[in-house]
Amino acid sequence: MAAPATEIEAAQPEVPAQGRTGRAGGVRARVRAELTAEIKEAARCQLAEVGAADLSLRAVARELGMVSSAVYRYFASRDELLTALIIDAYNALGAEAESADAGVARADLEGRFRAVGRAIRRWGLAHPYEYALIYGSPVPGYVAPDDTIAAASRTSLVLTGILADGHASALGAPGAELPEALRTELERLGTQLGGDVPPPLLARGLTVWMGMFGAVSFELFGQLHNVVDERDALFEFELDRWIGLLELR
Amino acid sequence: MAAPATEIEAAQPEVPAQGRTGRAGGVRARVRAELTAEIKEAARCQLAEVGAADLSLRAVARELGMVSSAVYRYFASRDELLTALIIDAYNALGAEAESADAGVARADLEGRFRAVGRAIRRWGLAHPYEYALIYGSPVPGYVAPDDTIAAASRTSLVLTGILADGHASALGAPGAELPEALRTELERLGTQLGGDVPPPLLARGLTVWMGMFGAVSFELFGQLHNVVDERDALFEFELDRWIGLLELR
DNA sequence: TGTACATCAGTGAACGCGCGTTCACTGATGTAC
DNA sequence: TGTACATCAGTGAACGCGCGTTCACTGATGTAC
Repeated sequence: MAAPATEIEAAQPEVPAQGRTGRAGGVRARVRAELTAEIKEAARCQLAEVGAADLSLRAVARELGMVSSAVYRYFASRDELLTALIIDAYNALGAEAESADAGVARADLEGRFRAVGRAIRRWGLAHPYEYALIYGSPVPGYVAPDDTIAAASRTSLVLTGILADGHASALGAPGAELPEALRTELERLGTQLGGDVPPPLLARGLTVWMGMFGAVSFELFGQLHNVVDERDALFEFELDRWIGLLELR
Repeated sequence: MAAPATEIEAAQPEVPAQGRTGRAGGVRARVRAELTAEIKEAARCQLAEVGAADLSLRAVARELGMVSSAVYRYFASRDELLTALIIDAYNALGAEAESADAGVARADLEGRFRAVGRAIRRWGLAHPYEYALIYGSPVPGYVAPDDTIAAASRTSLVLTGILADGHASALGAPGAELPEALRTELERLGTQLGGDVPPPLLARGLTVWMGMFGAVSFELFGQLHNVVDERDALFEFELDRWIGLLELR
């Protein structure tokens, strides 16, 4: 992260080179944005073939018919390309969750939860390597910068939104048997998330949350291989349990 | 896996070279077993430093003061070393779960479940990289041979054992709203696991199972970073929910 | 509208590195008689 | 108990490979006047 200013700018391709080339819609800026997207797309292909740990700048360049050093015009290092992919993945999943949630009537809490859960699983099945990138074991030697946090929380905000709406409509306020320290922490977390979710409900939300990602990870990472084939049905079954646990019914 | 017979034997160091050197307790055989263990131990260290994808035979050899080619006397390839580590990890976790279960009175189903859950989490926290090896995202390009299956199922057998005992003592037989295909499959799975666990209970068991590994994975893979610090308490809270879901109380 | 200059994108060669695996070899350790 | 032979463990050099990153460079594209 001790790169010169131009490189840092190159690493944030969403806002490309405006200060330097004048108008944001300049030809160069547009071409640059397109090529940046192409590089990320090629990198995603790579990801699906060899995994994040073996993602190679040279292979990406090769696939695009460029020379490997040219990629450095767009990303200052391999890690920055990885970071961009991670942020994209979080955002893609977050967008799926948000639109699934938005597609159901606000008052239908159970329907909203179900839709969001299905959307998350569907996205994971459709993009297993991007899912592994964000919810799998961490890439050794890579440390995610803070840029990823905002993108990462989008998906969780959708769930806490449902819980907050549930709490507002007097649904789902289960008994409160939380140890003091945890209760305090969840209170802080609740307000930090912006919604009005009491600690006991938030704790249940976390339990369900981890259960859901655990289920998707188990399926994607091959843990259900030779164990369960009826995975759609199993997930639906689990959705029912989680809804019960959250008392969304 | 098309290695000659001697190499295959070298890859199963638990039963080292008996047929060739005569008595199983021969000096050579014992030294060989010890060095095999040392190699695996060094590899586990490596694992903790760079992760499974970058596990390097040369680095392992270096750490042991051997020349890299010498390792090939013990493991026919990098993948075989990885496989040995995976099997060891499954067995270590399985042994923890088994002994935790064995430490509680048979009739105390809730206590047994709690002990097993805690043991699994504790082992994961103590051996994060070995945990990632078996429950994290798959190592790209590596395909686990069937040898791993037996070791992998040890841990799950502990849970299904608890469920079977629960079913036998008439505890925990929740309502049966399973789609036909899933029900059939779980029936087969239940008998295959040897225990007497009816499909609806087994489905709940799977839900809990994935929730538990999801919780441990979330914690180990950094997903709780900046979210929850009171992780012991959170896990205890979750244990209560799972026990409730399984109706072990 | 035209020209001089700055900025940029992409090239090609090179750097040093570590990797998995093979191979012919040298001693040491076991086995058979 | 001693000797001849087979088996084994470990050595050291070499193979071909792909990697991330740097650097001086050449044209092309924009900008300022």
